[in-house]
Amino acid sequence: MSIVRMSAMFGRTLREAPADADSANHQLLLRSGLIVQLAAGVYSFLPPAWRTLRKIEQIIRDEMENAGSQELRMPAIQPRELWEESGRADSYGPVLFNLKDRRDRTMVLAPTHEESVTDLFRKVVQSYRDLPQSVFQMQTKFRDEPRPRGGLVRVREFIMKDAYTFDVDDDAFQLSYLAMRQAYHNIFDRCGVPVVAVQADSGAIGGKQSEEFIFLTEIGEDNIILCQSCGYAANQERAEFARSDAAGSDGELEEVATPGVATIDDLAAFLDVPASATAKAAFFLVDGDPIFAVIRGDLEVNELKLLTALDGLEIRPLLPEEVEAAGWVAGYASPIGVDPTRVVVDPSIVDGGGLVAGGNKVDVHLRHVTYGRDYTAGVIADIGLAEAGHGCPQCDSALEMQRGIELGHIFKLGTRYADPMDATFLDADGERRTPIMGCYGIGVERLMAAVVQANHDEFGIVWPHAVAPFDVHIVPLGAGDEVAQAVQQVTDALADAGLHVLCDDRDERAGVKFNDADLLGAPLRITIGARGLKDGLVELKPRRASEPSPTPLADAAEAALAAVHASAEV
RNA sequence: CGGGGUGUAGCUCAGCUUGGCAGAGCGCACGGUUUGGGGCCGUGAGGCCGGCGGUUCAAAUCCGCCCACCCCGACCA
Repeated sequence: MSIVRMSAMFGRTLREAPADADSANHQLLLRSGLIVQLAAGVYSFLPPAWRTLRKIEQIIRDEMENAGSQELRMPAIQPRELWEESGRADSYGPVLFNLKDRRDRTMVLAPTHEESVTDLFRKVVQSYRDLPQSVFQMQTKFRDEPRPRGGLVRVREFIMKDAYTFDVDDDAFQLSYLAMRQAYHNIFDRCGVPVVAVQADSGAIGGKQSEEFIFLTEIGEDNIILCQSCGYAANQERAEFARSDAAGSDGELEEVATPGVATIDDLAAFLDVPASATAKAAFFLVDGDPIFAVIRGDLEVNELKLLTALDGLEIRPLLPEEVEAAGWVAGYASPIGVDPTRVVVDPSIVDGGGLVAGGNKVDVHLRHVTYGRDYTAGVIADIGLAEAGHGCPQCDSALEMQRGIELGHIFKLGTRYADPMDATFLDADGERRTPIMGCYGIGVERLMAAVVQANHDEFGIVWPHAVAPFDVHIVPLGAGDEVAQAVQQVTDALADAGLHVLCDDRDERAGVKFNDADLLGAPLRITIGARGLKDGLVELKPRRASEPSPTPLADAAEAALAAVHASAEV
């Protein structure tokens, strides 16, 4: 297929990792000379990295097409009006890169393509006969992230594979969704990255249900809640959990002096009751309104769940002066007497019986505060933050928590975009109907980072063959015609057999070459040196093997092919 | 945007406390030696010490402002 001579390769390896790099994959990608940073969250991809990205793209393309999706291309530059039409100009606002064209029209660099694909649909599809449809693209996305981080994990310009399905109804949608779901498992398998599918919050994309494909790793930025017994898995953002038994006690409302006791821990210790016998108040600003959230003292509030429960767009904790302005006393706040439309309670409160809560006066709490009798809430909803040790919502076993990177996300959009953008079709009865949409994303560079993170050792990258930039790395040692001839013979044979060969023809010492070979991580290394050739031998060493195996020069190419194909099985 | 940190040679970092000629290792170029896991010797190139302003006889060093990048939080593929 092709031969790259290392003396001519664009890019260089580094002995030391740049200080900015934290994670193993980031360090290795930099050290191996695969990527170079231009600005925060903006990277160049040098030839070997680009080869790997193209291989990953090809795997994705392959699986998408197997799942019946058709590749197309949509613009990266879009009129802002499109985003106003869907109602996302504001919710996505800060992340949008804005620019003006020469006619002073505001354009955006697309961070994702739900709007454009919905626009395409309404211009192209009219009849149920055209459905279902499934399309995908691999397109550069631009997001002005609040904080790029972790090398390629979170960047501002990146390639995303995004797919979209359109179905006549929910039942049909389920088939499309499951096909994509399976394709996703296949993609990550083929790239050599273990993933777990977890329930997720759909965030700014919108829609009803979604699943994330998570690579579990300590460098991940998401918290994943897992049950080892039944397999329940969810992002902490939306993970459910079983509340432990209530510890409240019933009785008349009763004031109790609690001087200087302003935290749940202090309160429980002071009164000698478990934290689960108390009620915790937490204050938030949701879309401009102060909200009084109540949850049992041993639990924390999940802000995202609270936001979802209120159907809100934006949430943050209330500032101390805002708490005061709302008439609430931090540390001693009581839900009693608060406008119920401002109050949200967790089920742990409703079922909790009489709990110790604030008295709305400094240094005073109330015993036996009982939901329904003493106060009510406009919203009762699960707003609890699931944590390790909590009960599994399915089987009540103890939950675990691990970090993970989100590599893919698949959503049921329902009619979130088709409705506001008026995308419809005519059904068999001539009725105008709205398609059920799904969307399915994968971050391509992020996937490459995960491949490296999941496949490396102390010496360098250990590429899975399917995405390796080179199939074989040839290391000639020593000058002389004999070596040169043998190298040429093996290199040509492998290239002719369709492999991508990297040949380290540099005038470097053996140690340098071996170290770079380990760093660059091709699946197979072939060492051709004067010493071995005296006995007619070369050495084959799969990157994963600890020791090389001597092989007669005459058999080298064939053995190498076999080894490469064997490594493809891994 | 809030909190923390770092900016000195291509990379890793000293020097800053206590102001006084810009440094080391690696890398790079050249020569020699060596030649199977980043070897050794020598010579050399390479710097607006992130930027602007201030203090001072004198600023990498002290002061102020700004910028960039990294880490922690709010956000996502």
